[in-house]
Amino acid sequence: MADSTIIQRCEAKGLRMTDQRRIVARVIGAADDHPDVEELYARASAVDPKISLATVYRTVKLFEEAGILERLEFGDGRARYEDAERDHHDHLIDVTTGQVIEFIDQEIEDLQEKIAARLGYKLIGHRLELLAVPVAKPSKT
Amino acid sequence: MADSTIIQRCEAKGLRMTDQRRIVARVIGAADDHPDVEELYARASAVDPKISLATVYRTVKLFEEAGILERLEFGDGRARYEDAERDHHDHLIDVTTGQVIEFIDQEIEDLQEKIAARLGYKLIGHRLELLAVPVAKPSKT
DNA sequence: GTATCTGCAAAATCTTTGCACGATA
DNA sequence: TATCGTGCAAAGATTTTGCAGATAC
Repeated sequence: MADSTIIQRCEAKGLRMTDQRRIVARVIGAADDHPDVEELYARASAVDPKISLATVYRTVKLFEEAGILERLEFGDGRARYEDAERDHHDHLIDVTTGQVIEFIDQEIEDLQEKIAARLGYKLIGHRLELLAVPVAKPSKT
Repeated sequence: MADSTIIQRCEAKGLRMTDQRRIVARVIGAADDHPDVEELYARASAVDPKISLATVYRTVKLFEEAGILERLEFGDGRARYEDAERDHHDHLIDVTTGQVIEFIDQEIEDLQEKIAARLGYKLIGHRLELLAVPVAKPSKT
């Protein structure tokens, strides 16, 4: 399932697929960053200049409610989106550059389940962002 | 320092203290939840009906930039604030009720440092929210 | 063919800001 | 008293929505 495309998952869920939705789906599927809606709109406009910002908003909301996309918030007041079926990962934000690094750590995942259980809850999701600064100088020119 | 009031910390930082800022400081200091700005404005208005929403916004931003308050985002599009000097903790959100439970787990804190270090970073902060559902029925009527 | 989607523009929501007046140190 | 803060209303930024025409199934 991790190798199914967003479009395939939309069809599997019975969503009506329009040209605009396919474009948004492909744009997000091709992204390896965390675009906000304005950025998705820009990338979608490159494919179809007639697409509207409202449609992009409606589409990401639809996909999110269908569990196809995940909405992220990095604290700058704009929602960002990524493919929910990509392997789960968390984010480390380099506060000196704004760069976002993805990581996964099974120990943290397990620990979170344990903490929720201790509080009488069953974990269904989480948001984890580490804010950090580089230890060594980045390998910049 | 954890037992100093917000007002004391403002004075220590040389912030000019007005009646309005004192009111906002006391309202947040007295809160044991995570009020958004509109809610802070309501609570402050109960003390001084002439205070303006703009002043509350300016004050929480000022306090946040001074490191006195922490800005939280729970994904509903509104910023929330809490006293940054309260003992550090993370949040578990009961998605069935929206209730927010605070917790602290040293293992998770240590693990986060380790992960950042492994990626070549020094951790300076983090955001962690667990989304969960109750295991047993809540003790409701 | 009918229900749903799109584009546009207006509106809703949250937050910031210019300006004249008022308060702080 | 000089500087900085406040209140108000207007403006900004992001997101949502009403409506008429267009499209998917």
